[in-house]
Amino acid sequence: MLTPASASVAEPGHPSTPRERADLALLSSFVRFRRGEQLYREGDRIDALFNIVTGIVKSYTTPPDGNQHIIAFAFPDDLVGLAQGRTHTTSAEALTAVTAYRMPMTAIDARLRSDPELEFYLICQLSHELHQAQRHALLLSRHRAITRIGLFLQMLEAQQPAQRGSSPEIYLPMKRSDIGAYVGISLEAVGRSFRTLANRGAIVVRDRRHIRIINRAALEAAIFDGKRRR
Amino acid sequence: MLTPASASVAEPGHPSTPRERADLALLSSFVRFRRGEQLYREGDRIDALFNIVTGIVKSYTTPPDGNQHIIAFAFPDDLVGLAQGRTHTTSAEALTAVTAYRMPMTAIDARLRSDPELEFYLICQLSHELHQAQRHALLLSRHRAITRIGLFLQMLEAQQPAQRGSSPEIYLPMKRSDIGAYVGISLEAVGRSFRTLANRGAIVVRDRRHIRIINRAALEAAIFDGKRRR
DNA sequence: CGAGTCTTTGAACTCACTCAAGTTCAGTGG
DNA sequence: CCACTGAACTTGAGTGAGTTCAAAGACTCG
Repeated sequence: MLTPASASVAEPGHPSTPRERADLALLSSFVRFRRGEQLYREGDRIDALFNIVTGIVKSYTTPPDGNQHIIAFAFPDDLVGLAQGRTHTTSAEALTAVTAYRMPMTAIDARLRSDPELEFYLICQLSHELHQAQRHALLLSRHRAITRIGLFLQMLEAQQPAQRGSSPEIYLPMKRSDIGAYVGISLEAVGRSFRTLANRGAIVVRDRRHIRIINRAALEAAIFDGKRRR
Repeated sequence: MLTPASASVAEPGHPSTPRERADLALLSSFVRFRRGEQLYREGDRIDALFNIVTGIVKSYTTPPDGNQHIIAFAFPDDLVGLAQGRTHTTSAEALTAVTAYRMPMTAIDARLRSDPELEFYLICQLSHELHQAQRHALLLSRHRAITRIGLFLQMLEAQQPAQRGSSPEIYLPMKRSDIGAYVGISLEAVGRSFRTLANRGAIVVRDRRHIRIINRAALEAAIFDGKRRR
């Protein structure tokens, strides 16, 4: 195992320059998925990567016990389908309608090692994914449900395009059970945590898919309050 | 957030060819650390990466509540010190005596984007780290202490050079509290889990730093037994 | 408008945390 | 070489937060 990573040159949120993007587009085909459709399944041979344009994708594994563990949610501009080896280690499913560029592995393989720009692009994406994975692990290391949900909201907020105004509304494209599978608690605990966050005046739950942070200090207090001193 | 990642070309456990290694060595200086020494601290400016030759390093963060969360353990051949941006997001400490190549960031920056081999090397390392981080998150998503410890042992085993013989001895260079900080349970729970695994005939605890898996089926049963059906 | 899915609410149980005391170990100096 | 000291580790008892199970309540999409 190793440590944090990503070339320090790989600045955050710098997915690709217009030129690279156009470059890659040449290799790609444009594809659409309906809500609930699978982009690929665990065990499938990897024959393409997907660069998401619109929509949200969840990537997950299903351990032997049947429970679903969500590895990551993928948002526009994210790259989906990378894995060590030649076969997928996760499944991917569209949570909303999704449009994406599908880049065949063959084209990528051919250009790799000879195209520094492409490699640099991959380094940036990998850095970003690694960072997310580490934040995810940090979230999962906290014990209290409220703490995890609070951190989850902060991650979502950082992901979503900043809205003007100080109390941004967060869109939750996934259902409670998906949130639970991502933060490692039961779907019931997810709902209960939202409710107590609302009771404490940290957030407002407009409807099942929309939450607004109205008191950042209260939210952070709730995240912290898991009083594990020592 | 995204999904699993690493170019499918980036085969696992393929850190670098001899040529690349020699190449990088030219840029590097050879350094040593004693047990307990810091390689760098959170917030420091990143001025070099470390390629570990011998020894084990832990990389960790210290959240506001004072608890230590261990991001990763780094073993020989691993790359330590990568992070998004120009400043370290973790601290790193030698758990044993450590020798490493220190590669100045300036040299790396200069070669990046023009040296496909170097970039490919980084892609491989990042893939590996990402994979580890995802396994770590998977481990942390399980609730039962025994399950986490069992998965941890499996990770360690995979990391360490395969020994001849069917019941490999696993070396634990870190103390119980470090294991706890990595798998997200208290140090007491770490010890208790080892003991019950031993009672169930899955492992033998030779001493505090050495554990032998004597019954793989029993170990997997213990990992599984967190009976979360549904 | 109806059926299935998703979500909330409630009650009992369980496992891991916390606190505290006792035990082993490693390293140091006499 | 051995006694000593502090750190690391184990063991034990009580408590609390989240899980599980179950049922009622909302939403969605045909």
